[in-house]
Amino acid sequence: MNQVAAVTTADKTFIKLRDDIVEGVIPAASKLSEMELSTKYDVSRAVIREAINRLATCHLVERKANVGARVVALSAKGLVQLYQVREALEGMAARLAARNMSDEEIAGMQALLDSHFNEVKDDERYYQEAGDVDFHYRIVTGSKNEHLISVLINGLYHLVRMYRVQLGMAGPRVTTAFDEHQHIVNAIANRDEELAEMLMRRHILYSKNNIEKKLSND
Amino acid sequence: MNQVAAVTTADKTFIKLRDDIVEGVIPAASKLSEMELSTKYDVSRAVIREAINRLATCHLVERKANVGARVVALSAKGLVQLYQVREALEGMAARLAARNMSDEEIAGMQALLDSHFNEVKDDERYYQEAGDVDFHYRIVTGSKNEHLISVLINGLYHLVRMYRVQLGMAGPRVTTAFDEHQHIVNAIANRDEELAEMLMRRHILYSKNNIEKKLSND
DNA sequence: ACCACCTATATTGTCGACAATTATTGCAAA
DNA sequence: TTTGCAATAATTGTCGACAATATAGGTGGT
Repeated sequence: MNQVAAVTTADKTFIKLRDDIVEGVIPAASKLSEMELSTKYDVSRAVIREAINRLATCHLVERKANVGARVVALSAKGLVQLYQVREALEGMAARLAARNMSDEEIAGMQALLDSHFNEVKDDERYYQEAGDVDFHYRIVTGSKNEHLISVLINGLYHLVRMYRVQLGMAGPRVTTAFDEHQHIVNAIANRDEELAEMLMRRHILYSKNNIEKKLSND
Repeated sequence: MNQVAAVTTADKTFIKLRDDIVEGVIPAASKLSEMELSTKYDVSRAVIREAINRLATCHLVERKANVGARVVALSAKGLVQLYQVREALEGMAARLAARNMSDEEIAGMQALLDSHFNEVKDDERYYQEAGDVDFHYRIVTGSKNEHLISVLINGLYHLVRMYRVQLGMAGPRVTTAFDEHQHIVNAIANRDEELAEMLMRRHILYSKNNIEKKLSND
C-alpha cells in the first residue's frame, strides 16, 4: 500500500514497531521500555524514541512525560469513538471523491470492484482483508485532500487494522459490504456528493454495529 | 485554553516554537534549521528535533528525510482543505455533543454565550478572537471523543489560528456568527443531533466562504 | 499491623560528538 | 557561456554518556 520509501533507520524501526503492535506481537496496553526495545531492535535509544513519538501521532501508543509510553488498550468504547471519527472523515472523503476524482480514477475503482467480485466467490475472507482496505484507500486518496489522506492513511487506518486483527474481525458481512461499495462507486460516478457521503457514512455505521455485535457475543 | 502543564523542556520549546509559527514570528514557508534554532532558543538540538517532530504532527511544519523541515505555506487551496476537514470533524463533534454533554455543561455553554453577548456590543473584535475559540472548544470537548479532541485541539486549531492571524481575519461576521452559535446551542440543548451537526457544518461553511471572499479581495 | 519517609534503583530527558547524507562551490570541458 | 563533475562545506541522522525524574523497597515510628 504505497508507502513512501523508508530511508532512515528511524523510519524502518517505526514501521517494524508499528506492524508488531498492530499484529499483537507487542501486546496491547503493554509498556514500551526504551532500553529494552533498543536492544531488541538493535538500534540506539534515540531512534526508538523517535519511533515511539511517531507511533503516538498514529494514536497507537500513549506517552506520559517522565513515565513512558504504553501501547493503547483496545476497548469497546475506543472502538466506537474510532468509528465515529471514521464516519465523519470518510463521509467527507466520499463527498470530495465525487467532486474531485477523474473519470479515469473512477473507472479504475470500478475495475477493482469487478475483479474483487470474482475473488469473493472463491475466498470470502480475502475481500474483508485486502479488498476493503483497497477500496477505502482509493476513496480517501481520491478526495485529493492532504489532511484527510494524512490523518486516515498514516493514522487511523493502522488503529482500525489493529482492532480487526486482534479482535479477529472477519465476518459474514463480506458480500453485503461488497454491495455497499458498489453503490458508493455508483454515486461517485454520478457525481452525487450528497449521496456518496451518506452511503459511506451508513456503510461505516453498519460496519461498526457489526463489530460491536461480535464483541458482545464473545 | 486548558493546556496540560508543560513539564519537560521539549514541551516548552514545542509551545514556544508553535506560537512563534502561528504568530508569524517564524515566517510561513521558511526553512527550520536545527542548529540555528538550537542556539536561538538555547536548548540542545535533540529537543529542537523533538519539538519539530511534534510540530509536524500538528501539520504546522513538513519534514523531509535528510533535508530538513519547513513551516507550512499558507495558500487558498490549503485553507479550503483545512475547512473541509473542520466541517467533517466539528459537525460530528456537535452531533456527539448533543448526545453526550451533561445538562450542566450545556447550561455553562449558554452562560458563556450570554456573557459574550454583552461584550460583543463593546468590542466586536473580541468575540472573533476569544469567543469563537471558546465556543468551538467547548463543543469539541463536549463530544467526549478522545480522537476528535486530540486531532482538533492539539492539531488543526493551531493551523486555523495561523491562517486567522497571518491573513488578518477579523471580519464583520461577528454578530452573524453569534446567532449561529446560539442556534447550535439550542439544538444541543434539545438533544437534536441531526440539527446540531447540520448547523455546525453550515456555520463552518459560511465561515470558510467569508474568509475566501476576503482572500480574493486582497 | 499500618503509614510516612527516606534511600536505592531504574527509566526517561537532555546533551555534545561523530557518521551519513545533501547542498554548494569551483573548475574544467564542450 | 553553459553544462557536468568533483571536492568541500553545511545540515541532518545516529550514537553513547550524563542529568533529572519517577518507581520500588526498606526502615523506623506510631
